[in-house]
Amino acid sequence: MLIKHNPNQNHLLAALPEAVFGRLEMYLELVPMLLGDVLCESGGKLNYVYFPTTSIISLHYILENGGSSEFAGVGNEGVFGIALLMGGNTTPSRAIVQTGGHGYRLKASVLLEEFQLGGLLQKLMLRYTQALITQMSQTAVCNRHHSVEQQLCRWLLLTLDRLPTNELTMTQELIASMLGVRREGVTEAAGKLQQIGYISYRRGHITVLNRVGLEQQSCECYLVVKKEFARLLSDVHQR
Amino acid sequence: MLIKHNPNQNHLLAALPEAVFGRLEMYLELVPMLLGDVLCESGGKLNYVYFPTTSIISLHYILENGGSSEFAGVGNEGVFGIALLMGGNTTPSRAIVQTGGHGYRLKASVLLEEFQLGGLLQKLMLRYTQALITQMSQTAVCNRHHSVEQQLCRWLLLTLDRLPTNELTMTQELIASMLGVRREGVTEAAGKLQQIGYISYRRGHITVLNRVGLEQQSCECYLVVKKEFARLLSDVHQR
DNA sequence: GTTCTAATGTGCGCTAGCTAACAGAGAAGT
DNA sequence: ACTTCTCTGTTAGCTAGCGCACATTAGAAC
Repeated sequence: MLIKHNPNQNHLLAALPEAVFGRLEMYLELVPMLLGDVLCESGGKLNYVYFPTTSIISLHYILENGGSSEFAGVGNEGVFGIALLMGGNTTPSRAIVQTGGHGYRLKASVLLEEFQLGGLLQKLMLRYTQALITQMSQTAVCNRHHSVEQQLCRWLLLTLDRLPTNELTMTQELIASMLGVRREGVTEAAGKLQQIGYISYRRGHITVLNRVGLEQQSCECYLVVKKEFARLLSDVHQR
Repeated sequence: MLIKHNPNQNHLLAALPEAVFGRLEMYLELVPMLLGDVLCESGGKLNYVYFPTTSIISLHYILENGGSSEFAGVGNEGVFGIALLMGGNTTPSRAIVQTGGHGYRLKASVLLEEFQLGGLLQKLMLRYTQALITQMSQTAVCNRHHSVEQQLCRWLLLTLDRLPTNELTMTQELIASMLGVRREGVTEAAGKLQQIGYISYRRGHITVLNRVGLEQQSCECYLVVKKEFARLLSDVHQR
C-alpha cells in the first residue's frame, strides 16, 4: 500500500509562499506518528515542531491526582510546538498522538530562524497561535457549562474536520480521557447519538452518519472555534 | 488624594529596555479604568492595547444562553490586546474591568510597529502570550476537575497577586460570574473559608487573612500558572 | 475454532452544584 | 430615623455526572 505523502497536506505548510517553503523544504522530515506517541512530556524540551498531515495531536494537562483533560487539538490545519516560537521552549502540558498517521517535523532551530525573519511565516504562525488561543478559551468555557453529550458532539466534529473520512478510530475510553469525563459517561452519550442515528460505532470505530445532526446536538463552541479558524487563516495565500 | 502613577507599575512596561521604552513613552496614555468598563466586546475592534497598573482586566466568553466564564485575567503583570499582535484584530471574547484602577493604553498601530521591529518588545510580548496560554489551558482543566471552593481559592490568589493590598473589592455575585458558577455556590465556599479563618469579608470586600492557608486549600492550578509566569518572564531585564 | 483480552453496557448509590424562593442585614440616600 | 436597595445567608428539591461493581461481547491471538 503506497500512500503518497506531501507537505501540502498540512494547511500551514501549504500556505507558505514558494520562497519560504523552498528554504524549509530540505529540512522537512516525514515521520510516522503512532497512536499514543508522546511528542512532548510536561516540562520536556521541544526539539522539533510537528505539522500533522493525517495524524492528530492532542494537548493535555495531567493533574496530580491522575485526572486529565485535553484543552486543544492539532491536526492538518495546524502545528504543534508554538511554545518554541514564543520563547518558552517547553510547556506544563503533554502532547500525545490521538489519531495515528503521519506528519512532517522540522528542527526547532530551523523554524525559529525563519520565524525571526519576520516574514509571512511569522505572520502565519501568529495567526495560528491566536486560533489556538480561541480553541483553548472556548474549551475552558465549554468545560464549565455544557453537558457531556454536547461536548462529545463538539469533539467529534472538531476531530472529523481533521480527517479525510467520516470514520474515526477511537475507543470510548480514550475519548473519555480527552474530555476529562468517565468512560461510562461517554458510553451513555454515544449510545444516545447512535440511537437517534447520528453516529454508529463498534469497538474502537466511530462512523459519523449525520454531520448536520451532530452540529445541532453540539453546543455553540464547535462553530465558534471553526469560524474563528476560518476567519484567521482564510486570507493566507495557498500555493 | 494625589496618587503617583508610573508606567513602571506595569511589569511588562518596566521590563522594556530604555531605548524601546523611550520610543513608546510619548504615546502612553494614563487612563482610569472603572469597574465594569468593557474594553472590548466580543468581535469588537481593538484600537488600543492596555497595560494595567492598579486595575485588573478579565477575559470572558459570554454564551448564547447568557452564562459566562472567565478564562484569563490580566493585571499589572501583563497586557490586554495580544490579539492585535497576532494579527487577528479581534477575538470572540469580551474584556471587562474586574477591579477598578488605572492603566496605560497605547494606540494599536504604535505597539504593532514596535513589535514588527522584532526586538526585545517582540520577545517580551511573545513570552507573555505563552504565559497567557498556560493560564487559559489551566483554567480549562480546572473548570473540569476542581470544586468551586478550590477554584475560589485559586481565583483569590491570582487576583491578590495583582493587587498591592490583601483586600479586594468584589461582590460574591461578581466572583460567581467570573468563575461561571452560582452566586450561592460562592457564598457557601466563601463562608467556609471565613469559618476556618483564611479570609474575612463584608458586603463587597474580601480580606485575605491567611495566604498560605488559601494556597493549601487551592488546587494545584494556582501554582502551575504562577510558576509558569515566573519561569517565562523572570529573565526579562528590569530597568 | 477456542481462548482471552479489551471494549462496551448497565445498574446503584452518592455528591456537587443547580434552580428557585425568600429572609435578613449593611450601606446609602433623604 | 426611615426607606430603599443591594448584598449575603439559607432552605428545599432536583439533576448530571461520579465511583464502583460487574455483566456482556467483539475481535484479536493462538
